[in-house]
Amino acid sequence: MTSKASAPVRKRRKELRPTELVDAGVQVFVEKGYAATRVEDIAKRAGVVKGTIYRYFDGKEALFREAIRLRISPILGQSDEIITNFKGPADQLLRAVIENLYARLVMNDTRELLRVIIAEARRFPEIPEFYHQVVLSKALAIVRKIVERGIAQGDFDPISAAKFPITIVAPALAALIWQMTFANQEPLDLEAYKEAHIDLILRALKARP
Amino acid sequence: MTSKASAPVRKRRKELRPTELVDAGVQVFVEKGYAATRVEDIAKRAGVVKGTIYRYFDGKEALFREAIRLRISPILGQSDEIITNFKGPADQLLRAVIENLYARLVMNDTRELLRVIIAEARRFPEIPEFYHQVVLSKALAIVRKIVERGIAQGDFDPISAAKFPITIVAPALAALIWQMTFANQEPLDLEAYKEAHIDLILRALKARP
Amino acid sequence: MTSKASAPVRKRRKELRPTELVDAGVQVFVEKGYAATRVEDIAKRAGVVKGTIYRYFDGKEALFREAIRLRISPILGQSDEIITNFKGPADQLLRAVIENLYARLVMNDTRELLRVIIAEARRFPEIPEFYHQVVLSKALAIVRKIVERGIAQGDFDPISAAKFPITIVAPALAALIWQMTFANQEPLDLEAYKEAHIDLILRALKARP
Amino acid sequence: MTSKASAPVRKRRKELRPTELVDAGVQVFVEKGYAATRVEDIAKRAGVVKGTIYRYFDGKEALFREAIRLRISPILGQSDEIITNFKGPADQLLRAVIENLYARLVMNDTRELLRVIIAEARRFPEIPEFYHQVVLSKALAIVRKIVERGIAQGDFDPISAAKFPITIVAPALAALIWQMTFANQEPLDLEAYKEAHIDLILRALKARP
DNA sequence: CATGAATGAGTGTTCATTCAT
DNA sequence: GATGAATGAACACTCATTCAT
Repeated sequence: MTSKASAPVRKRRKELRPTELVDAGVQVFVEKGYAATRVEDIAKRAGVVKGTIYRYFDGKEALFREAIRLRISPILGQSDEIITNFKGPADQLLRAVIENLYARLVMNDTRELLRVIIAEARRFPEIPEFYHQVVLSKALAIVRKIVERGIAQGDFDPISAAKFPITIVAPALAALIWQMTFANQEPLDLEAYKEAHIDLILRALKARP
Repeated sequence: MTSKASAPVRKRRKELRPTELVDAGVQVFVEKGYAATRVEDIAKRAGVVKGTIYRYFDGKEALFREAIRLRISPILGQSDEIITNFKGPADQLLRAVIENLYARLVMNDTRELLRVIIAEARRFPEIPEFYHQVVLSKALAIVRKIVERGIAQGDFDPISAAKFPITIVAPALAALIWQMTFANQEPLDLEAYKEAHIDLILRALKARP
Repeated sequence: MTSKASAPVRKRRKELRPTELVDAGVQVFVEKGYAATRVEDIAKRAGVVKGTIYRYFDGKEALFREAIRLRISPILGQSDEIITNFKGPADQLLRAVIENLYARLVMNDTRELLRVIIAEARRFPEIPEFYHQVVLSKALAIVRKIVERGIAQGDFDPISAAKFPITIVAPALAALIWQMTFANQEPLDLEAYKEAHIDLILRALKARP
Repeated sequence: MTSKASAPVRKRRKELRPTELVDAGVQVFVEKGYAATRVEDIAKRAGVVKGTIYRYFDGKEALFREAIRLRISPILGQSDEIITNFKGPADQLLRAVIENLYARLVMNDTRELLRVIIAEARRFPEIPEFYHQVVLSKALAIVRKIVERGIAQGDFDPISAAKFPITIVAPALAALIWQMTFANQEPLDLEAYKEAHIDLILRALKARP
């Protein structure tokens, strides 16, 4: 009955379907935004037919929610342990963490994910909440811990920014926003930018005699 | 028969009309995003009927473009002259400029404008372009000028971040994004944050013996 | 207050308005058909404003009806008397009448009027009725009278087409339709066509020994 | 709950669907004209909902074009061969062809098709072009061939109308227009009319001693 | 299970008509 | 009397969702 002979099209396992749908979903949602994405676009990109999506998801909204969450979850690895176990000067650790941030958030293709999170924050307030909980609060907690430890160790001065870890990583966030919104007008040299960022932060933090 | 109390229904000045529509437009677009906004919503908020909008704008897209542009244009005042004429230590000037930034961008209600610019950057690429041209490039040029002057005067050290003014203002941008996206989870004390930002930047920049 | 100084725009007499509106109306209706014509098009062509039309006509339909009728009325002149008074061979008279037909209907710019009469016959059945009454029945009556007189005088044979004057003038009607519908594909040489028409008819009618 | 009696609502063959829509389309378009036809009218007549039409056609215009073309195509059969193979006096053949014309164009219900072709010639100029190419030019070529052959055989005199086959068939076209536009005022006895037409033409053509 | 034809509510846009100035 | 801003009903078209096969 099935016409396409040995093409891998038909042999997908049913358990795999949702992953493909989620992947296709994130891609299109990130490209066009929630409202401008048609369910059929996602279906086409996943190589299935519109109706199929409704076998696995309750609808467009449900697919959106699940797709975004699934993409957010693995962003941060198990950075925590690395940090906890690290013994050494705080500036080296902070540098490593910031570089990790650029690698995972800014120079990565999940960068565009933030666009959709920002764009749809009003309609889907649970998504920024989830992103905060799973990515941001953890990343910021790590930064805070490092800075505090650095201060305790005497590596860093106890500056007020220590209470606002966002200020420490802000240049990375700014680069992220910039690249996805204004890169056409004035693209950043991300490598040099990153170094400038780290240098700026360490100069501000490092303890002075 | 006439239900609406004292509304001067038909006699509103035609010169005022476009402004009213643009105002209503920005409000709703910023609230819901481009696609989720119905022309009728805008009309309702402006107190007219749907059809009226089409007397003044070629359609939803045109209204969006014009509304956003009109809101972007006046964001920056004539900050330039202030800076040029300022005689004094660079750190005081930089502090003033950053505080200005918070007042104009972060603590202001045009803050939410950036959401829609980010969200619709793909569909309306001219809008980030315009925002860059009218707001960002100017603001960053000012920052760059101050930093360079500070270095020339010996107030600041010639750090690499001088080539990336974005890093200098990044905490403000980060605060902006944060407030409009994650304020529900973890709101910022903007005043303290601003001080931490300025302190951080000045510590990094200030010349050391 | 009136800005345009001596332009003849403002000095139109009110009695003249309707004529201008009717003229503009027929032009646009004939060009685009009833439904595709916007009242504003007519107003623009007449050099007035949309609302003005409603001072003189009850609406688009009323304007259409009156405009078409006013254009139909003068199509036929006082051909009747000419015919009644004509003394001479029937073939000369018939030739004269057919030539008149071409001059008044086919080669004239009121030719396009028939398009709109045909097109809107269902929606405005009184218009073909009026056209029939004012133009066609009279024209056909004249043809019939001439043919009958020719038969009575022995100039023509009593052929069956004498009972269907339409057949006598049909080539003119066919030319009219053709020119307004298929001229782009295969335009007619109307002068030669007319001669062929007259020759055909007279050969069929002329009495044979 | 289900109100419609035995309607096999969802299971209609997809191959049949376009034909049904086209049929419904021609009916309504011919009845009301292009602009006055609502897509919903067509849908209703076809027994589907509005949206369904857009699965098969790009829109109202596309449906119109395709519907009209599909109705025009089969109007002329394979009349050509009949004529080519006919051996006999030209007048008999011409009579047969003219009778065929009445049967196919004038007395048929596709007669009303011409109304819409004439009415919308300006907006859809390709349609008269198509009608000319598929129906008229062929029909006229046949008539011309017969007349020329008749002249060559000595059956007909070489009259000038031989160069304008339209004049030969014009009474049929006139009858068509008449019936669809003025039948209410003065209906034609089409059978007698047809005989008068044929008689007229043959009298004009037949060779005289 | 997958399909894709069909549905129908919803939205952008047009335009005849009205009416305060 | 003329204007043109405003109205609101109507219509083309879209698309999330359903469901018979």
